[in-house]
Amino acid sequence: MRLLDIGEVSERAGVAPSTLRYYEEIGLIASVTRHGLRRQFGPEVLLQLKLIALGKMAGFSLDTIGAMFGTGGGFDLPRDRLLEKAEAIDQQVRELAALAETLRHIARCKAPSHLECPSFRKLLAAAGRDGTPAKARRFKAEPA
Amino acid sequence: MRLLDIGEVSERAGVAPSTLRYYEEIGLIASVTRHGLRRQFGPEVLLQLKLIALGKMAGFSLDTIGAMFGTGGGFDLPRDRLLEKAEAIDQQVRELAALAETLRHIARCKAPSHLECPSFRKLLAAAGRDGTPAKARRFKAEPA
DNA sequence: CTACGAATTCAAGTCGACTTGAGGTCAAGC
DNA sequence: GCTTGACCTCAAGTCGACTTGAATTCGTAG
Repeated sequence: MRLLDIGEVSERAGVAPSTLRYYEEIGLIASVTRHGLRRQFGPEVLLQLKLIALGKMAGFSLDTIGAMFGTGGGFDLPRDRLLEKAEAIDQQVRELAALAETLRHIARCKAPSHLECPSFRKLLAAAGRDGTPAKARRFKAEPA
Repeated sequence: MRLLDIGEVSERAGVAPSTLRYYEEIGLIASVTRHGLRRQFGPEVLLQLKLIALGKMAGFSLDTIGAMFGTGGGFDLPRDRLLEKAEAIDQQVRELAALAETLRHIARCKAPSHLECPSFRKLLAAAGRDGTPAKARRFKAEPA
């Protein structure tokens, strides 16, 4: 019961088995051994998966996440790179907060065209100098 | 010169012309007329593109963004759906903030294995009940 | 000892969001 | 009036991140 097989990891982490195999293939996680054919994962993989989930949420590619957190729970990036990442996330937090405010504004102020409402424009202006997002991303269907 | 042609929109918004054509094709933005072959965009498209950038940052699909902001700068979603979205973004903000803290922690506390450091685990625990992110996403290469 | 079900491999497919390329059009400047 | 270069269309390609499917191998319960 120290070791988990893929089904259990999948269930506990909320990640599909195929995804776990894929993550192992690209070196994001590692199984410690095999029981017959079956991969056996150490329990720390659950923590690693949480970290991976966090990283994904912040918009990092799996590559970058791998570089940040390393395969073995060791962290490879130099301090200043990490702090840089943290800064970038802070910026993102500010922008997202502005977006949430913007949405609430839209819900409240039912002016015909928000594009002309001054407080709306102010929110937009606050949201970043130009139109380029802090990070370029691609997205999965998000069901509704 | 009220109207902008695609190159100008592209430059001012930091969005490739091919992307603008694509957005028009899927109905996210609209050109007001043509000058010969060339699309002519009204200036409000710049604001719309900013909104789109924000939406992308928050992890919404282009579909959802279209539903939220509508093609014409009119906002189609009912209030409560918007407030829901705002809530979701707030949650995301909290999680991202936790991630930034986590990264800073990693930079500071150079313990050999963070997976065992209690304050590290605490941060992770704060970051969400299970391993499933608030939104499933896919990502583009993010250059470094 | 056999059948079952959970796991395996590997190649191919999918999806969103674009980008690229070939080949064509057009308006403004010389 | 011809060239130039920014724009056009449309089909196909790309990329990251997975998922799916077919064919196979196990270990455990009956």
